[in-house]
Amino acid sequence: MDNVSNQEQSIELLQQLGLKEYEAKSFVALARRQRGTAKNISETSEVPRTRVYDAIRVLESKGLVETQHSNPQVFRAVTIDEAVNTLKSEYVERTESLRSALGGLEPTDEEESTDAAHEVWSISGDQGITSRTQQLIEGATEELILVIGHEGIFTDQLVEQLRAAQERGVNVITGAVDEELRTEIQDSLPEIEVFVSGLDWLSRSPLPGDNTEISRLLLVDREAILVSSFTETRDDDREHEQGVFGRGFDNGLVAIVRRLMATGLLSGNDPETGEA
Amino acid sequence: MDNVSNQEQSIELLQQLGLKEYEAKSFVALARRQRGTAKNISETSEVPRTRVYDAIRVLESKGLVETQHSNPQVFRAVTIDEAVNTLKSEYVERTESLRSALGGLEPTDEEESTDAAHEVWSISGDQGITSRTQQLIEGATEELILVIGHEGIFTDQLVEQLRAAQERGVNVITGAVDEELRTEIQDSLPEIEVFVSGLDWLSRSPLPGDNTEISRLLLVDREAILVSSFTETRDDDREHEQGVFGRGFDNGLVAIVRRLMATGLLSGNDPETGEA
DNA sequence: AGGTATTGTGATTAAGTGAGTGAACTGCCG
DNA sequence: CGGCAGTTCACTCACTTAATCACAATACCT
Repeated sequence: MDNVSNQEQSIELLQQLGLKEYEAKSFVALARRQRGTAKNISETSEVPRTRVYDAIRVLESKGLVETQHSNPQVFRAVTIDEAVNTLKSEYVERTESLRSALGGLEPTDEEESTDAAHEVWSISGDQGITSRTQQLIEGATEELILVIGHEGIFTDQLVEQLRAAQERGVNVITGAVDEELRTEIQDSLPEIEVFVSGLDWLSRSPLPGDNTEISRLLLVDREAILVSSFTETRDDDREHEQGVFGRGFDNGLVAIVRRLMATGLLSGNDPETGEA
Repeated sequence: MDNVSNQEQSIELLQQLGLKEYEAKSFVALARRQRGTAKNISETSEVPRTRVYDAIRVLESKGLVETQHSNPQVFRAVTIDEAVNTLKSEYVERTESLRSALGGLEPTDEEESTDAAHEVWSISGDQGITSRTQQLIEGATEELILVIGHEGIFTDQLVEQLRAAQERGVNVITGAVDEELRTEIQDSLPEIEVFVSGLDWLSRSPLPGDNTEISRLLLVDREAILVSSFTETRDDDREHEQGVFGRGFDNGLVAIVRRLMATGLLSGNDPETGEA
């Protein structure tokens, strides 16, 4: 069972790393047995025997498989560590090439933009939101209020960033949607004030069909905010994190959140404005 | 000129990292200007305006772009470092997942193989060959003869491995195809014996149409060998390294190379068997 | 307010790639 | 020489992606 899932996951990961289906399946089949002929591979994977050869050739050129040109040909996979390191270094090299290529791009000469004071930007995907959160935390000088609505968000990295902010004199205040999460956070950050949000609608929406879940709420120096939530994508059932962030003291969104945060901080009673 | 190539290279690299053509082009266009509308992007890239939106959405979900939902929408790319790090960590994570997934595979229970004494395996691609070379060098216990036919092969990593072998008591002998390369190697490895191969046909083939170039020739403990060469692939004009390695004292290939190496070592006169 | 240009969404077609299948060729065996 | 396994090649089908178009929505101008 676990092995089955390991196998399938390996195949999926290999495909995400650029291999085709047949290539991935052939490699996994070969990795399981020390060596094998095309027939063997075709049996343990579900690759048509006649196409094993193509797949192996590609794998060989990527340094993942070696071939013995006997009759029948015998193939063998390199060790797992070798294979993984090969793939990894391939991609690391590509990203580094990309870094220098992008760095060498000439900017288009365009009139420089309007001031960024009243904008609201939307981002999506865990990656980008985490990155933007980090950037905002690092830019804080006075005050930093962060409400965590989902334990998956609360990473070691985040703990470090908050602690660093605290140490450079920023007034760090964190909140959680429920007591359980609050305790967990307080344990990790003993020197920082952690509260349970008084805003009831944060933890669960009062609207019936609404199954979004607030995951982060960040207010920096009372002039920049970030809000993100998990939404159930109906297509595939994976959750996807979406968010917005805005900047500027008089930015409408910022103003609202500032007010909201103050409400949640000052009292445990929830504002009547439960809906909308 | 250089900028043009940077741009094209960026696009190509982004595609190799899993982005589609439109996505890559849109990102590069956006990276060059701080911000832009769909129209702007469509102009500086060659992406049809109406398809920019799709591309941006994907980029956004990967954390590479942020969107301002005004009218017209304005997009902006995250910083280059942020983008590259995001992509990099995505792939590093995948490779690590792969490592554990592959590690958890159950081996198929198959009768264990015939002894590996007389086999010849072929490998291809710089990656795999370098890796196999390293493995062979690390496994040497008595003697190690290495002829380097191409300066690209002679890396710092290789120097380290040879030095390590030397220090654990292996008799390391290296050779080069010409005096220039010999000097370079000798400089890096003063404590190791470096000779110029007496085998003339190593550096250039006596056959007319043959533009392959020997790149490495390795003999380990007189019982394992590796030979590799660069071949001009006629399809695209990139060079591709191909090689074979074999094991077993009485393996035919090993025997031949052993003899050959001895010839090259003992004398500067080339054996009459220049061809074939 | 009406008309026009611009912006955004969706549908549709064309082209390319990869999965799946089978025929033909090779060499090996009796 | 015929049969058989191994290998290669050519082809079809399905799916993804590139490319174009039609139309709706919105802002802008007069």
